[in-house]
Amino acid sequence: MRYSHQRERIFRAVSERCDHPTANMVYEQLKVEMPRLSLGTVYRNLNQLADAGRLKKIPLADGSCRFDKTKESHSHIVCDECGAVSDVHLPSFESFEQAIESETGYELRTYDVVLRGVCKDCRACMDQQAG
Amino acid sequence: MRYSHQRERIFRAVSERCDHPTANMVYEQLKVEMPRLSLGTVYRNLNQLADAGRLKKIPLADGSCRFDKTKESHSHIVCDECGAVSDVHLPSFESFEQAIESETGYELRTYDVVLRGVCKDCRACMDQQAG
DNA sequence: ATAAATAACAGTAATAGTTACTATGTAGGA
DNA sequence: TCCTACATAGTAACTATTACTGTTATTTAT
Ligand SMILES: [Mn+2]
Ligand SMILES: [Mn+2]
Ligand SMILES: [Zn+2]
Ligand SMILES: [Zn+2]
Repeated sequence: MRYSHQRERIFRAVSERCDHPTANMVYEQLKVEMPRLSLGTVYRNLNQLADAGRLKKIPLADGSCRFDKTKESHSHIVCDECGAVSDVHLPSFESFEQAIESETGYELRTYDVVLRGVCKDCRACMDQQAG
Repeated sequence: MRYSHQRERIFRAVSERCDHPTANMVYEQLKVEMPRLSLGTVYRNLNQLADAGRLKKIPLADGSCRFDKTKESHSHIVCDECGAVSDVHLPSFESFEQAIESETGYELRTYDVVLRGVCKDCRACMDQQAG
């Protein structure tokens, strides 16, 4: 994979933020400083970076994709109200793997565990409105 | 919700199969006997049935949705090769919930755990091809 | 039983997220 | 410096799904 200025900026953008941005969020951020950048380029490069193992792609159930600077296997929790995506540590999820493989006959490759709920901020908002 | 012939047939179609069909799979099955049925009607009714709690909606990471006759919370495993969706029992996943809520500050609503791997049949195929 | 109200329908257009295409530009090696 | 492959911007196409529009069917009221 040959060097490109755009790709490195896209990589840095994801690496420097903790909110698991979408392609469009990266595009909106970068186009301020790079007015000629196109959304297609962002998508293409994010996927290339994920294929190359420099980023992790997290496809969510709503059809959108998030990109993650953390490459190691870990789980996520999504706020149903504001859409925020946060990391969550699932203790000893790995211990299930053996049992699952023998129960299902599947050879397990990956697991993308996405929990859903309401974040602290949104709970506060909702309580205020209700109260 | 008022009775409709179409809705009951759509409900029965999902109830009678174990492969977690998509809206389109239900449509393909039913249109043979109901030539005037439309895909939009299938989508609308599957979502209504899910909202009413008569079916469970399982949005997958690839953007497609599966519908499940089993309404209780349970997890799924998807074959990366053939796309098959099977049930899988995750022992004591519930025991994590408390820990997750205090770690993240989220109020947990649901978890749609989708594992991915290769099913027994597809493994056999792949082994054969490899020789 | 008939008629009025309205929920559901079929058909089609629109949408969102993403990928593919095409012509132009640029990185990096000979 | 010049070549070639890869990257780009801009745009069209795509897939799964939802929304719109005029028609039909189910329910309720007479
Ligand atoms: Mn993460
Ligand atoms: Mn199931
Ligand atoms: Zn929130
Ligand atoms: Zn398979």
